[in-house]
Amino acid sequence: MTASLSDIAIRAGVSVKTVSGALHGGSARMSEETRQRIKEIAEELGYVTNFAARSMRQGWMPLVGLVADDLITSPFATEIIRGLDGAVRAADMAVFAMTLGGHRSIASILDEMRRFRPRAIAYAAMYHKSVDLPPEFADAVGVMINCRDANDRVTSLVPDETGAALEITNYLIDAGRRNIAFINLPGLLAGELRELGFRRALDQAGIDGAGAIVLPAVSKAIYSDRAHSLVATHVQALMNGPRRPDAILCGNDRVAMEVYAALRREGAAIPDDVAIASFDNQVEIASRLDPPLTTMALPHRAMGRQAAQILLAEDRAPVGVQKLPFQLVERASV
Amino acid sequence: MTASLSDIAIRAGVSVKTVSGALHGGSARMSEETRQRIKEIAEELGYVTNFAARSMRQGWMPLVGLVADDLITSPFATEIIRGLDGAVRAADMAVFAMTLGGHRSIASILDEMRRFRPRAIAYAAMYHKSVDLPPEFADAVGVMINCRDANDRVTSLVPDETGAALEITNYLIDAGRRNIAFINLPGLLAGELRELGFRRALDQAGIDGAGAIVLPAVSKAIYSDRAHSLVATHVQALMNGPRRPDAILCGNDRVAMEVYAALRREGAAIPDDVAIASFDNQVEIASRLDPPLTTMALPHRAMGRQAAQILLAEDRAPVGVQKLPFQLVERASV
DNA sequence: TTGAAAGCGCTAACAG
DNA sequence: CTGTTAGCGCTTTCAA
Repeated sequence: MTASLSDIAIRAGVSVKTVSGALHGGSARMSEETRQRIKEIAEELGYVTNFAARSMRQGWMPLVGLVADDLITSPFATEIIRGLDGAVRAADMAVFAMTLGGHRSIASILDEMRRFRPRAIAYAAMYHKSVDLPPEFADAVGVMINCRDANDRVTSLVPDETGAALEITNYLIDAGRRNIAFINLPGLLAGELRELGFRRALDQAGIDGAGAIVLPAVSKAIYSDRAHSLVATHVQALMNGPRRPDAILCGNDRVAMEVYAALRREGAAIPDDVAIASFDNQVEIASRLDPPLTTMALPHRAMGRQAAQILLAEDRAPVGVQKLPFQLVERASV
Repeated sequence: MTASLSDIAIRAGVSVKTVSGALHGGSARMSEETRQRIKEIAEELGYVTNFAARSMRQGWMPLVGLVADDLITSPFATEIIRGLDGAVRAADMAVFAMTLGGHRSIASILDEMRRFRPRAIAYAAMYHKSVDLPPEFADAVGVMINCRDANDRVTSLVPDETGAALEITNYLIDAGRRNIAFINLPGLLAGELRELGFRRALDQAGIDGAGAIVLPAVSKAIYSDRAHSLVATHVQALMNGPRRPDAILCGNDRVAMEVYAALRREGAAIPDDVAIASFDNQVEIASRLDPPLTTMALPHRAMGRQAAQILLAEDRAPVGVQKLPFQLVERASV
């Protein structure tokens, strides 16, 4: 099929070892002339290194495994892969991603991944959550991205939800807004943590936090894109209620998109009557809304990069949860 | 490190061959009791098959390589991977994706992929285009997805752009529209082919095709999301011009999103005054627009599935370009 | 039914 | 500086 080192060796009249050294720059130095000749023959024969064979000696393939609960197919979280891939590539390895679709268990997919003998494995979630990693896999997984192990046995990287909510709420307050409603994502860890930050910001500003309005974006107990949206109803009620908001904080950019439509129906201007801010920075949407949306960008890219650092570091990172900051993207909706 | 077959063999007091047969169901039958015992020991030792070692004998890893020009990080084309992954997984293999980011050449990334000895390789493009595959790789790549080889040496799967434009235009005509403007994507193969279908539909309906209005969505010669948008300008001009359109066909859903905003400014109602239709079906946007957008869904999933069929088939598919149909998604904008 | 041995392509250890 | 050899874990062939 494909040429091997020994094919080249025969053709060049040298030993396999010499060829190996010539092509992969083993420390042993050899006459530059021989090296060049070997390289030419390799080229001519269309030689391609066989990583599987190499891995038999090394013990692992030059791979970093990424097991994701549905990540690859999620539109904007692909930034995690970008960040990871860049850093992993710099170490001459490749990212091998597997998606936990359908009804496969975490255990089975991790086992499948291990068959390929990756150097390290990361587990990533599509949205910030707590994951119950089977105990026997706690040390197969080197880092958790956008999620944390329910039993805190693995280093994890998560977005600083509370901090982000605090920051964006303060931003609204600084813009002079006092009646801020929050249309949050129900049933999600992210939503819970953000509500904390939201209320804290109001408290700190001396705004009547007790009366803070927090409403769920959908009628189901757990937010999902397919659940029946309550956004239109909420916005209508808010705008015609006793305490008209001068700002609405949205759980994500899709919710914001719906809020825009609802406000338009009420004849309210953004940001003059009502300022809008949100979480995610799903660029395709956020930058195209009219006016463009001010939103807190999730630190997906940074989590990916950081994960690579941790996985490729010589010594194991101390177990713990690292919170990465969101980035405020100022546009024109506030 | 990890247990090997021989570790199990020693522990079970049998030969390696027996263990291999017991675990991987080699045709040789053995006493069910032995098999069971071996399986238990394997479990206990945490045995995980080593694909690299297996591949030394088989000649290839149980992988289908996917080389993509930027696909993985593109939001909605991930459907290609979904389709591919499902079919590949059914054959007990995994998809190994690599992205051609930065300034790496196609040749270098294909070579890198081949180091892992995948069973087959697919090349995918983020948007429908012609790709100049280096000649020496023409038979390393088994199928091209969403693109075609500039020299037609590889089987390729592409969306039927012309057919889709024909269909959606006819749909608008059937809805009684006669003044249809097309805000197309300039500089892209897809746009070119769609314009063909658009004009053909008008001709066939006996509508003055010569006067058909086709306008570019951006000011640059080649469409991109970052280029300066002309949508607002065009819509304003159209709505205040001599030939007010009663329908606007958009190059993609993001363009449609901007058209919605522009029409709103003109005080035009959708679909009563102007019907809107588009290409892509970027669900996050299309289903959330107000009114929800009628659009032609790209056959990404189908291309992925079909690619797997071709790659895994015993005999090589005849070289040629297969056009896959879009799917009309009827919502409320027409 | 099971065992022994060879060999896949590569690198590391040891000789020359 | 270069060659020889062993061995990684697995499957396959040949023997028992």
